[in-house]
Amino acid sequence: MNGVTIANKTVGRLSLYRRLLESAIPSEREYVFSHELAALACVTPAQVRRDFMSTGCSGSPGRGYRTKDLIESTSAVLDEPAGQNVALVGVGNLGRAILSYFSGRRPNLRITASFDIDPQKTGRVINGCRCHSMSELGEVLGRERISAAILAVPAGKAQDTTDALVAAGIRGILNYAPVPLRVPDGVFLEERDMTMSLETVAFFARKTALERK
Amino acid sequence: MNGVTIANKTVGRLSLYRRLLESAIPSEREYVFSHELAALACVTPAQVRRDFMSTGCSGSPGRGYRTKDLIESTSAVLDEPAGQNVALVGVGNLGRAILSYFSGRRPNLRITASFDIDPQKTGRVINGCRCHSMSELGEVLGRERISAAILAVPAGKAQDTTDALVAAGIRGILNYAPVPLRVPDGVFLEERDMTMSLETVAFFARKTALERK
DNA sequence: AGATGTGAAGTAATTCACAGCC
DNA sequence: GGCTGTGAATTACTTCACATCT
Repeated sequence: MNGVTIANKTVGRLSLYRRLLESAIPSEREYVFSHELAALACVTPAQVRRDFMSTGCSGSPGRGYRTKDLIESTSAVLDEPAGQNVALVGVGNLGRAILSYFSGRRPNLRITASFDIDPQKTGRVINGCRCHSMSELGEVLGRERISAAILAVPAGKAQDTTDALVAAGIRGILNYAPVPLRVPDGVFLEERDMTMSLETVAFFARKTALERK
Repeated sequence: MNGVTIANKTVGRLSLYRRLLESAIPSEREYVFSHELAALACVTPAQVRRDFMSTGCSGSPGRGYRTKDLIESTSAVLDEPAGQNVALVGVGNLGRAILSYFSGRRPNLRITASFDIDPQKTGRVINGCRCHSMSELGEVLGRERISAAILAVPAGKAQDTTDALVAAGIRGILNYAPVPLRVPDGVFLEERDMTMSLETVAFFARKTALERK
């Protein structure tokens, strides 16, 4: 690694700060305080300052951070200058919702290819994204220089699909399938099992309700 | 609080272990080892043992854990004996995908009510779930004893909707809207912003690719 | 006065490592 | 010998608190 390593969670928050700077801060505002961003992002001001420390961006006491600097240095961290393409695997209900969710958000980070095993879907354009058959995986990922993928296939297909993705050179997977994935070292994995999330929320919803008897 | 408090992440994994025990372990297997569950869940054996410690379930050295005990003590932690109802707010593309994702999974934890502002949707049954107007929130949540909700509304509506949910007695929220939510103490919140997740994966997919130059 | 930048402290989550049991 | 249960160590993440700057 060459630069400073950035913590996992910091990267997600930087993405959030940037969106907030672009949408919730008037563009004529030249400076922002850490406590303003903190309020918008629902975190502490110290958290905001630490996060921006790791981007190398610094503010000035009494005046705050220059809005433009924040956006630029955050983008320098988050964005691949040439743009970065992402693949979606599994064009079912959830997959299509994900496609429509991301369509037309960041031009720099776009889902440019999708894959499915259903011959009814392959070859067609679904939600603005061409759907390929799984056999084209290697070819398309290579051609479009895709190194990150979103997985939204049924549980039973998840591990095989993952193995194929890794073999095709994928280095980061966002997993919405309801099974944990086994990936080799060097492949980044973010698990987003909705069942785990919902059961956790349901559990604490009951618990916190009990605590304040 | 009365019993042992259980860590946030442990709750999610218990949900996973239970599913694995029910689906990936043959029901005739009387005992399971922590390393077997660990392999299935892609965690360490020590993690599995610690997690079950907090359920009060213990195994025997050399033999492992009794499968039935694990399922029972995990369910005792996760399940409300009378069953627990959950609400979905926002029946757009993502909301409908979530409905179909959960329909017919756990009878004990079900989405029994949905809400939307679109009059085209309210009053109808969508994906097996009745859609109500937002004005019915308090009444329906009270009647169905709902204390947990999934939020899948657009960013601009998220905070107002949250405030209404909290006012109606909700104690746990699973948030898929792409903005952080402000909730009072005593309300459990799980943020699942897809943009943050995707940008994090995209970032590390690039980084780990670079590291092994 | 009211910010920032950051060492130090604190908290949460995970893994180590090993005594004790089967 | 191989596994469990768990104190201790480690790692990851967050917050405190305060010297410093404008």
